[in-house]
Amino acid sequence: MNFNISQLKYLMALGTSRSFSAAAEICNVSQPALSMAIKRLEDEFGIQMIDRGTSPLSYTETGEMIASQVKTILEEVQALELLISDLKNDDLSGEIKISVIPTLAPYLIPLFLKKFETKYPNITLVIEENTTASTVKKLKSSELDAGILVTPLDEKSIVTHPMFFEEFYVYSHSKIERSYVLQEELDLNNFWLLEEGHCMRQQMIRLCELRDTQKSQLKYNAGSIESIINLTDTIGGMTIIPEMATWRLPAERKSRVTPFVEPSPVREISLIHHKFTTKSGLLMALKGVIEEVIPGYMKIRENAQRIDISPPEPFNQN
Amino acid sequence: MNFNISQLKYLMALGTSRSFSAAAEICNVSQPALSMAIKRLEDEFGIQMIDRGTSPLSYTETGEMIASQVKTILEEVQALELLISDLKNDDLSGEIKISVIPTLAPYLIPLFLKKFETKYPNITLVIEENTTASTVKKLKSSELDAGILVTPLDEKSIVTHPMFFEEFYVYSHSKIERSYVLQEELDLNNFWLLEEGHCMRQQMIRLCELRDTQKSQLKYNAGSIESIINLTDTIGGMTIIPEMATWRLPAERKSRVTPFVEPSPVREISLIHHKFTTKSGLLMALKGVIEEVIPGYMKIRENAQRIDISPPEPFNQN
DNA sequence: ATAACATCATAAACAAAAGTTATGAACTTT
DNA sequence: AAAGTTCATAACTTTTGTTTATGATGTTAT
Repeated sequence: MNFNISQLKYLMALGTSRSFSAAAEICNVSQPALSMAIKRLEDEFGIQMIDRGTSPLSYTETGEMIASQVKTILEEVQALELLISDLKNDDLSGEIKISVIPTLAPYLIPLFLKKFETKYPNITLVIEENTTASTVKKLKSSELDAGILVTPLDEKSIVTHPMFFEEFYVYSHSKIERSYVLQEELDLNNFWLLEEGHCMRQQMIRLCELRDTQKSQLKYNAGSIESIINLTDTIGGMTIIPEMATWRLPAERKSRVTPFVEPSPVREISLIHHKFTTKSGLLMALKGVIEEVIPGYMKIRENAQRIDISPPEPFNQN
Repeated sequence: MNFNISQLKYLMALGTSRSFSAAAEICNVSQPALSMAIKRLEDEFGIQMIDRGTSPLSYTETGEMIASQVKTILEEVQALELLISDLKNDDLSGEIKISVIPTLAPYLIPLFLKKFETKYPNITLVIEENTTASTVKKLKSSELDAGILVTPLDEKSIVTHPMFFEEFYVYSHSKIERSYVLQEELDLNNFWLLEEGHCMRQQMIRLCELRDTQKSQLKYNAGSIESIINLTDTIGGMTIIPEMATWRLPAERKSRVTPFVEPSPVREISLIHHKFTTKSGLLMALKGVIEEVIPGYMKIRENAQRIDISPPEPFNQN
């Protein structure tokens, strides 16, 4: 396929002005230039998109479908241009409000905070904990500048920058004798889950290949990774914890952490922000620092099994 | 801004191969061609995106942010190419499963069904009623081919084709003497709402400038437009109904329908489908027929007040 | 250390593309 | 039927993009 962005812009202008000469004026080119560009586009696509028989002219039915997709392309192009003009404004000072999901915050934040403050003393960092749902909501309403959470998200107005992958491990009451655990081996009758609202709960369920409706099989619900570790210790059973939660465990507890067999399940952690943020420079600085403190092996996952999160029930509309 | 799609592709190839010569090979151009194209792009953007000092080379921090947005542009471009190859496959036969929201279905479907079956006898149309939430869900899981509902949606993998605007009217127990109603005049203590789950409920609340938390003020909840009309008739009070619901009312009931003052509140009705649908041709046919049966004045709303629906609480993740 | 190699940048020449002006055909308007 | 629009076509120019050839810089191997 061979076409360029100008041609797409011409096509849009044609849709709004409904006249070749008027569209040419809008685009600051001569009428024949636009005429020929559209013709080339139609030839290239092999589809007639403009109905020249009506007055004023109009898209054909197929043309309309194409125009619709072209529009979203140009919106993304515009977002790029905005991003660029924003990045060139390289004054690295100001305030950024970010949100981190609860199952990540206590382990990730101490890792980068000091380094960030040293490297960028003029950036004020305000951090809060939020679920994915309310992070997205607050990004859209500009209450927040960025979020650090599990992706992918499939939100049109949100931009995702993947940063690293975090492996899942099994944490059990009694030490597991083998050095790897199969997913089938999870003892679902003695299994600790996070409470509703945590995206990691979704991932846990996905991992167990359980349906949400069968949750009666699962024991209680905890509010944080620390809690499910404690519950497992005192009451028994097993649970799943993310890699970074294992790092600061004392040796005795660490001995009861077991990896999964390859390909190990991982979650993708990303920095996200609104497409029309005006703080790209600052966010880029933040992302840079986080990537500096994260060990390199967490950045590549070739044959890992990425656990996506699918919305259990989207929002409340009809 | 002046750049083209090839340049963007080169930038992506450079990111994956991390070498100018290898990237050139991938893109089937000579190494100098790619080198210069990237240089032009960097000049155009005024930003150095490639760090040529590392080995293998890498994006700069800013370059990475740009690459991320470039990637989504190219994904949209690819979606366009898919759409085109799909549209050229113009065999108008097969089955399409669509979903219509309950507050629209009983009025819209009878309008176009017969005409569609006559015009496209080889297309089997399967229609069901669903809320917005489950329509989107089913589109993503390919249980449905398309949906007809209120937009905008802000879903990345969903394509929206606006079809028409539908005005809202006030329906009241006793005849309103003036010919127009101000939004402030709505009697909120005697107001009928649809039950939770209907997107029109959101719009009604928006219209009343009420918060969801104040719903105790509002009387009961009904499951369909027919119900709220009946409730209003028998018990009293007032409610809001969409234009198409007024069309088939008997004269006596019609006399109790009053428009809002300009700019009148409207809802935008669109045909939506998954970005990677393989039935664009059939859906285009459907959209064409619907637009034929919808009166022209419903297709343009210059100075109307569009009532958007904002997700009360997105999905359940953290 | 230095020869051999690999990688990227630059330059000159060429090819393709996209634009401009000039003009004419088809269709509206009056 | 004359005047005015609107779009398409043609001839020509400008701009952009590509190739080949070559040189600079840095890396690897002996």
